[in-house]
Amino acid sequence: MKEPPTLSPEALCDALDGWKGQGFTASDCPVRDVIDHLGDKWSTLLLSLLATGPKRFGALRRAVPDISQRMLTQTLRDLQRDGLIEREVFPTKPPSVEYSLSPLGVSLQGPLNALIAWAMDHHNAIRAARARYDEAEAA
Amino acid sequence: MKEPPTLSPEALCDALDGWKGQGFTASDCPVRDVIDHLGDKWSTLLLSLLATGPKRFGALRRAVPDISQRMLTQTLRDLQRDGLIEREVFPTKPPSVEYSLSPLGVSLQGPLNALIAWAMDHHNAIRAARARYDEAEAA
DNA sequence: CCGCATCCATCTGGATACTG
DNA sequence: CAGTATCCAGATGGATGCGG
Repeated sequence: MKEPPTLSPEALCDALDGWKGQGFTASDCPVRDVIDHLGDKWSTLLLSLLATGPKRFGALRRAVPDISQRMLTQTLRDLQRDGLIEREVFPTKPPSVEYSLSPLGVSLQGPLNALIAWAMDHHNAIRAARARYDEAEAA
Repeated sequence: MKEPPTLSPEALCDALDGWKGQGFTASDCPVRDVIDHLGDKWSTLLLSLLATGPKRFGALRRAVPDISQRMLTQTLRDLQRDGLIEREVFPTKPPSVEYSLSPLGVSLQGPLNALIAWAMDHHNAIRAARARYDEAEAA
């Protein structure tokens, strides 16, 4: 590779052209379709947790103390609907439910972890930039 | 590499431990801090557009027909505050303003494009999964 | 041309209480 | 234990009009 800091022009144009309204609306744009969900406040966190192995509902709840039951259920449902995680019910006496990454979900881990790694690497730079900006604005 | 579908356990645990409330709140968690912004409905799109070269305000507006002026300004401000883009004002007769990717913004392109590529690759699979889920639910 | 301010509709997400 | 239902506050985001 030379040094393409950007997506191949064609691919990007495809996405953007479509997105510009030629019958390829926002919800049909692959990029937005995925990124929007990742912005879901809990999705990436749950995905990362499940990447460490299958987990039961209660285990997830405990691992993420400040998620509400409502949001946990809802986010898991959305991830399941997108085929990123799988849900298995065990008919034990008090029924238990286990969630795990699907193959599709596993395949997302690569790109996702790249992003997470970037975030950790550059977090300080971002915070510094914000501090600079806010200070400049105060003046 | 063996086949680490997950972030290094240590790194993930760092992020999650901190996030679990030990003085490393949600807004201080590097992962959420970045991902949340990318979920901003327009951020990734603008970042991708600017990756193709500097653009003026009006050019961005035209390139993204269905963004409101308000959201365009606001998103650009947020990106600028995070140090991902730079803003330069040219004192021409009707003043013009040019936005461009900062070095930090350029460094984000790699991980971001990996994600975009994944989205395009697996978009069909996701849509299929949704269709399956919705159909199963209708029953 | 660029951006801000205001007003207003919608969506997101949390607290709580209740069911199988 | 896992999930649903209801209610409600706050954030998000669009439309419009004004200002430099």
